[in-house]
Amino acid sequence: MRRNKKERQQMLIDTIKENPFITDEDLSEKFSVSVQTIRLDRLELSIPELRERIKSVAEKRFEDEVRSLPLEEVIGEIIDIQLDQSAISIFDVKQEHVFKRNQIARGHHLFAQANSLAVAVINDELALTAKSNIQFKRAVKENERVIAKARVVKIDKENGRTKVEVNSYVNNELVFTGDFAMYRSKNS
Amino acid sequence: MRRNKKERQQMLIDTIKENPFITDEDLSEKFSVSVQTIRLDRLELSIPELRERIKSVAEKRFEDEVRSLPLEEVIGEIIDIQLDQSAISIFDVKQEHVFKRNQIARGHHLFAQANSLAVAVINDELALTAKSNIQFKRAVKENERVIAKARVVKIDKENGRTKVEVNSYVNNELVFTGDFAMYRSKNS
DNA sequence: CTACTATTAGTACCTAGTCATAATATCTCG
DNA sequence: CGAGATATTATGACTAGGTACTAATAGTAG
Repeated sequence: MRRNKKERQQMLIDTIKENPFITDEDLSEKFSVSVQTIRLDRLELSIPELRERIKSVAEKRFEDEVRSLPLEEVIGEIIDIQLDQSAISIFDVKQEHVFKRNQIARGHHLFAQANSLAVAVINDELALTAKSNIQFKRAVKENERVIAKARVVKIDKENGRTKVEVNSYVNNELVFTGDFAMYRSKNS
Repeated sequence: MRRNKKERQQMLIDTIKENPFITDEDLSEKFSVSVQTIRLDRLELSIPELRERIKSVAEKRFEDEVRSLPLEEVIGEIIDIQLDQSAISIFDVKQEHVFKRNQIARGHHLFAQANSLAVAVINDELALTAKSNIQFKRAVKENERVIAKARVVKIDKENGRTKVEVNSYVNNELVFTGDFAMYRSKNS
């Protein structure tokens, strides 16, 4: 049952990683050593005490929830627009837009930029997205600036549909492309 | 500064809900009453002590089998998930999600819910959207609750693609449908 | 044997509480 | 106004799960 120090400490790390909710006393029983030894081990390994461990787990969860920020009204800044023709917007990818794990922008932000641009370019009180076909050409990273260009391809006055094509670029490289079938209820 | 009991207790509930990491002492200062009063209040309201609160937050996080990605990165609340099979999330459409003019939800929010659900259902460290084909079946209004159901249709291990189908409903009425081609980089 | 490491033991102290009891303060009703 | 109820505060004993420090003991290598 009893191993040498190194072995025990490695197991200690693993055990705590797997179950951070274990007390020193339980650990001491598990490894058949005294509580003091466990505490010395934790000290050497810089493993905080139970309560601090629990707290940090809780904090992580809490931060995560708090950070899920709502999407803004319009995503990206519109810098040029010709109603019913074309429009351009820029969107700077910041920390809150990316997956923490790999700093890649979440798809829905790129979609949101393109979609809001497609809505904006339509010269009407009320424009809604009916259908859309999109492709993410390459991953966009934190701190990159995405330039979306929308172009109205076809206006069908009969059924109130407008087709908009949006291409988004980072440094002239295509990162996103989408076709949007927009619906306009009132006449313009 | 000092309110009556009921008012204080209601504020206590809100304060703790917003920040479960607050101690009785801090609360007593905040409400200008003694620590004992706070403790009586907690007793009456059945609010557990700080450590227990922290612990339960931590446990919830730990129990979450949504290991594929932290909750933060999800729009809508995931209420059920079978990794690599199916998942369900709910999203309440609030004021900040709709066009002011007509109280209709902006498309990108529905897309975001569906897209993050598609990401979440994939049992992998890293899931990205490659392509997507979507349709908005009917407009969703403020205060409606959207239930998105994702289903993994096909996993192609060869090229790391996974096809996910998402249908979103309001009161059993289909409001959104989308096919997502997801890309997973690492092996599962 | 000595030096050194590893382990164990023991004490005082800490935080953020619980539980129980008692003393005030404040409000309300007749 | 005063009695009784309700609300608030104070006090003390006790708890878990520790930290920090000192000291003693066991085993082992040179």
